[in-house]
Amino acid sequence: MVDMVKLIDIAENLNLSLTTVSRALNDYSEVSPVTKAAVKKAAKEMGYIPHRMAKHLALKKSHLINLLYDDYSESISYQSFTFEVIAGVRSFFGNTSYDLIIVPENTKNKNRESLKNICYSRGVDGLFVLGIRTDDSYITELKEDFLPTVAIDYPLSGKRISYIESDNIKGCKLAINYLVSKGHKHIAFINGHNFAAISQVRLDGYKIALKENSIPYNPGITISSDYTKEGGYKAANILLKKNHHITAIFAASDLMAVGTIKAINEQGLKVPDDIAVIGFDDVFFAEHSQPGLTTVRQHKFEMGYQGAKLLHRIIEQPDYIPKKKRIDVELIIRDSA
Amino acid sequence: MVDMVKLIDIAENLNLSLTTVSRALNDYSEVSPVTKAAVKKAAKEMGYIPHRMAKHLALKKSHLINLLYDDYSESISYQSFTFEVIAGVRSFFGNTSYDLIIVPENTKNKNRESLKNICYSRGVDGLFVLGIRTDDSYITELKEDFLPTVAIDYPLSGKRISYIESDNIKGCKLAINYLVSKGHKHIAFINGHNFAAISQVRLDGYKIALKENSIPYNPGITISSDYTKEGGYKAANILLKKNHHITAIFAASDLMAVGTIKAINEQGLKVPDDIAVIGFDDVFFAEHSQPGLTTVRQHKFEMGYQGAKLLHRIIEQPDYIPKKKRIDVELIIRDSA
DNA sequence: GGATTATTTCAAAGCGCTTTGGATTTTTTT
DNA sequence: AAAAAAATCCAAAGCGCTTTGAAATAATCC
Repeated sequence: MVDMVKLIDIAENLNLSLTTVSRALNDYSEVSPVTKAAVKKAAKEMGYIPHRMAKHLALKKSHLINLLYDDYSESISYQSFTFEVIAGVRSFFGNTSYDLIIVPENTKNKNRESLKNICYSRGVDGLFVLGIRTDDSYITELKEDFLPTVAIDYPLSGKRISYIESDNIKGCKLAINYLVSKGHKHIAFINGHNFAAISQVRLDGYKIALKENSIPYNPGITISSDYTKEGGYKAANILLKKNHHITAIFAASDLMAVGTIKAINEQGLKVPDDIAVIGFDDVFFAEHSQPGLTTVRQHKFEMGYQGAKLLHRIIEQPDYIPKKKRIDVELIIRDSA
Repeated sequence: MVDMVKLIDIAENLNLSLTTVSRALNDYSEVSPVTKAAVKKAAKEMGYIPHRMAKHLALKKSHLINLLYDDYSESISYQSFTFEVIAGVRSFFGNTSYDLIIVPENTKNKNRESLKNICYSRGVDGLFVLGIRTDDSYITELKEDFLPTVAIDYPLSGKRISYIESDNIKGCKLAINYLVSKGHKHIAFINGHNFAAISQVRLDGYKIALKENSIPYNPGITISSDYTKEGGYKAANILLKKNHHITAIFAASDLMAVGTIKAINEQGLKVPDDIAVIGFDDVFFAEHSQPGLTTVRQHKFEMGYQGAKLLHRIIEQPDYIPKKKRIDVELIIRDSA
């Protein structure tokens, strides 16, 4: 790294003290407007670039957000979701002085460092958690409320921790109501695995929606699987074999919906004519799948943006009592239902 | 942040000097094995967590890699690519002591901070550049070779800068050769916009491949557009109107290929029977599009991994002369050609 | 056994910044 | 014009770590 100009340099240059220079640049009232201007001018001319780390050491504030997410390759489906949420996070923090830091640990690494260690040693000011599983060992630490934290899709509440979720219940209602309006009565549900906090919520949503439509809940046509295409494929095959007069399938993710459609087609049946399918997420390819996937859209960017906003507030206002934030969803009607 | 135990605490606790404690923990030979053990034991018991920032201030080394990428929402296609490359980067650095830092600046922000400022003020040790456009104002700075840098898909060479690229030429050859082997002679090319460095390379690859098959290059059936689905759609429509006896279209991205297929279908033509289509990238949905997209697969994760490895080497071995690295591609044969 | 060398420890300075507590100068008050 | 208040400025300490240069102790040599 090149030899950079520092505060002391511009102090000597101007025959001022280090203190004054620092204060001038930080717009303290104790320094007169004239010297303030002089300092700023000199700083610019000399190409002064403040050294964040030094600043943070002194202030005990890093302006760093630990962005915790996993990119385990199995569930590629999640990529698009994750990426868009992160885009939202970036977008919000782009207007602040915070940076994001990614500590490349792997969830699957059994003897990874503790979350607290990771955060403390880096002095991060906040933690943004994305797509954490209910069986992740970090969960215990998260619940300790040890650092301002916002999670996506994982319920977390405390003095300085909170979370963002889509309005999953509404999403389920939208899907089921739509199917019912099309005359469907036997609506199966393919849920994701039990290690995602949202799985339970979506199951609840499914039940509630059925109830509101006076359709009895039939556990026999609800099935849990992976959030992947293969998961949907397998689950759909099981459902189709059982053959409970199913005329529609609601899948808890678009990927599963795609797998479901594949299974249906292989049975010589047609979507949506024989069996209607609705997904969840509205990931990018939902539009491009054949037939176009009718699905519940989550506003991923918005989730990230609002999550970041919430986290920022928790950090900057120590007395702020955080509440969870729910992001609206909408039904995107295409051709699969 | 909680009051953390620091070196001086464990020094006092053990009646040792700060120096010795520091050296013990860093395994210096100057400290005897017994005290070393004692110090380490005490450190563990007292819950000592080293303060990275302080360390970095002292060492003038941050162990931070600036991860520079853009998530401009227009080109969602790029998301999958970007995400997977980043996964590769993460994976490599997961085995080192480096973290990744994202400075949430936006390319489109006209008066954003200079790249040098951003990097210097954060004291990052290296820069990983992803998907930068040829008209980006940062390009000038990058070429100055001011920091260890590795870019993806943008040619950069110097004492401490280099880049990673897919073997685009080979990719084009694979695609064209395959089409020729299927009897195609009139193969159109839909290229991406001119602000991506790879666009030129892929055009070259297309020409070379044609030549090798003794097919004259016809500029009339080569067309540039956006890397998006709409870009492909528009370009394909133009091509189809001209009607140059085209029997195959090679698109420089999967997204464009999808748009191309849409345009073809709208003309009442069938893929691959009337017109064959080959894409580039093998993004996630290529498999799910209808018909399944035959495409040139880029090993995105590997690009990230190798890029990270290269960058790491440039950083740690100051005398190392970096060379670009080319990552192999392969043709994924599905149903569209 | 005294001189030499190796081993182990430490006090202090430094990384680049902020902040405390005073000192100095200028302005206001009576 | 002297006293009080306000405005500017500064030296020094501190953030938590590493490293230099020297001192104290232990081990080796002839």
